[in-house]
Amino acid sequence: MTVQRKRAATIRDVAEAAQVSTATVSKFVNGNQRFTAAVEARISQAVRDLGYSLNPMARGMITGKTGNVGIIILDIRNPYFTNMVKGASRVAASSELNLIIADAAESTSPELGVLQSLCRRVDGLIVSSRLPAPVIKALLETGTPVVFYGRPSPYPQNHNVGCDNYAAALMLGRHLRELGHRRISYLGFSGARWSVDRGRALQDAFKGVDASFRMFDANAPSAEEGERLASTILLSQEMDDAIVTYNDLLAMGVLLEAKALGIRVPEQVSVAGFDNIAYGRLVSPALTTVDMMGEATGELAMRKLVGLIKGETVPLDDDTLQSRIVARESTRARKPRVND
Amino acid sequence: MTVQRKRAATIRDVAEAAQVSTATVSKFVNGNQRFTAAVEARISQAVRDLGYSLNPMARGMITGKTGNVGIIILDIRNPYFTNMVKGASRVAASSELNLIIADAAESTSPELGVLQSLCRRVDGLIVSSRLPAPVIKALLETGTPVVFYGRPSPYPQNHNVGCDNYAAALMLGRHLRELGHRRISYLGFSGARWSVDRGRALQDAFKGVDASFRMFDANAPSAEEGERLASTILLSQEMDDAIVTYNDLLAMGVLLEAKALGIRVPEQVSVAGFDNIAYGRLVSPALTTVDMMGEATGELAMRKLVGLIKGETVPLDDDTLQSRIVARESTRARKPRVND
DNA sequence: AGAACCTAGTTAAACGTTTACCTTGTTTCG
DNA sequence: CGAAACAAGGTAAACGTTTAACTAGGTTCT
Repeated sequence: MTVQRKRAATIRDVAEAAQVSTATVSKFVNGNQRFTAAVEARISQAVRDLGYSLNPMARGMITGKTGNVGIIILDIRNPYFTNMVKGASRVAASSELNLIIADAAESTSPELGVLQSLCRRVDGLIVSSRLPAPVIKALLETGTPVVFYGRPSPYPQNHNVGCDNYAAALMLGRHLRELGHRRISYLGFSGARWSVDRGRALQDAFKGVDASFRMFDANAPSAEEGERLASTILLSQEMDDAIVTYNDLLAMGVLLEAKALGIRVPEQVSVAGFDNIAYGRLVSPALTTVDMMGEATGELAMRKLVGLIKGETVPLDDDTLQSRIVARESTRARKPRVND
Repeated sequence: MTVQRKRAATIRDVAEAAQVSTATVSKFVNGNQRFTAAVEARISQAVRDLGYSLNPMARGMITGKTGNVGIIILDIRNPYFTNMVKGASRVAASSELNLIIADAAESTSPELGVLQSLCRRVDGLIVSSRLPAPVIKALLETGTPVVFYGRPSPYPQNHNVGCDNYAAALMLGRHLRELGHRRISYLGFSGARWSVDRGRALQDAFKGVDASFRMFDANAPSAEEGERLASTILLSQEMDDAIVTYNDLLAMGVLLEAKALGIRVPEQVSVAGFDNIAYGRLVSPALTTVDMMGEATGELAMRKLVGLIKGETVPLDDDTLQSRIVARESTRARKPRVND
């Protein structure tokens, strides 16, 4: 037993009711021809009477377009991605494209088959650069328009949008340097390609001064994981001047655990993250971060994708957004210590 | 100039290469027949050689299925919905359905046209009950399987899943009552249908004791709006014992503004919300809330929808999830005051 | 006035599958 | 051993659009 959906009116039903050919109806609903008043009236009447709306699949067979775009994200619960999706969704809607969201977290690396099947259901794809190289290769070979997010990117010959991670981290590093910090821990997340860029830039920001670094690696970019690792970082040797994390979620976890341990932020240690998610402002101390322009990234990515789908020539080089440091309460100038 | 996508291999190409008919290939890829070893080998070889993957639109024309399901949410940035989507996404993926997300926030009430167009692109829909009644009516008339979320629901004859809002708020009300609170403010959000159920239950929880209530209404269920209204609530008369908000986001805004005003939570006033979003645990004081089971709701909703799509008989009455109070630091027993 | 061009509309093929209905050969069984 | 049942595979119609090519009548130009 299959579900019983009312048989919807087809273009033929409309054509018959309006006493014209299906071609005429087709042109009418696609709005690419002028009609005599009489014909126009008959068709639009028939459309209304029958509640006609065209079958996107039948159209798709001819035009080769699905009317859908896909976006592959790592975890829909991460507010950074949520912001991206928001931006992307807005421009997709304005282009009358539906947004298919594939949460890659389910299958850590989505099987090729699934991805290929997705490809056939969309006119274009926005993709995290985290996918394994062979998968990316197969994806590009399908000819599906793809925009990657995250810069710098390993796919320079393709479209990439986002803030420059190196530049962003450099900015944050300088901020901490100016505050007088010299002992820095970076809690990265090697599951994300951008993490190493951020770590490297952070170190580079301290070139010329005598600074020390420690690197840690999280298993997930989540607050829970930040909490779990915070005590290791906070208690493992003489205290850091500052802890920088791969993202705000990790930083918020660190903040929470620091509080549990009785370590005061920013008095004893500064903490900062990346992304500028909305919740960073609500915790205390309010989190210093770098705004990675999630929503604008999503918008730009989708705008480019729409361009590609329409076959416009989309330039490859206008796609780096400016990040912006958001200094709040969790970072502060280093106080001289007894052993200084 | 249109974008140039490689012409993908069709079932006919495969049939030719394998020297069988298209029907045979079709049966092969759909796995509903046995084959001789020779034929099977030839077909699977051809499929691999040509990189064949079937065209979902062509299939959809025949089967009437799109392979997509839609979910209409109010705002993808709200973590409650994000959790829902996560749950829904998981079961959709396991049923090999793609998830189309329509963020209704863009067009506050989505036009009927877009919705109808969406209907034709999906096999079923999960929908917020917030849509205007005529829209709902038109939606149901299309015959598209629909599952609503949020209970109690104005569509009892349809499928609805979620926690019982009345029961949940009753639970929270009793919690506050046991803590000795008697002067309560409720910051609702009339844009959401469930808000009134929560407000009513809250009052009912204090039946039999002498309690006073004030009601406020937010323009949006956001932290910013909570902040904006907090001072009005906090300073407008002698202080409340407790402030309950429509959701956690509003509560977190209230928390932030209270801090700015120098009002201490929970010492001077208790604050609680609904939803149990992940961030409530990270703010300080950690937020007391009621877990409305977003993820489980999403899972259940999608499970029901999948059942409906498959034509199974899905019972109407197994769809209320149990909510759960999460008492944290933002609520505390009322201290006697000087004028008591 | 005749040629050339529009304009409003029609015809029919094509898109890539699935599926009901055949066909043919093989097995089972009384 | 003959009939019935089954298994493996083929034939061709159908799904609901779009669109290239065409028609016929009207308008504009020279």
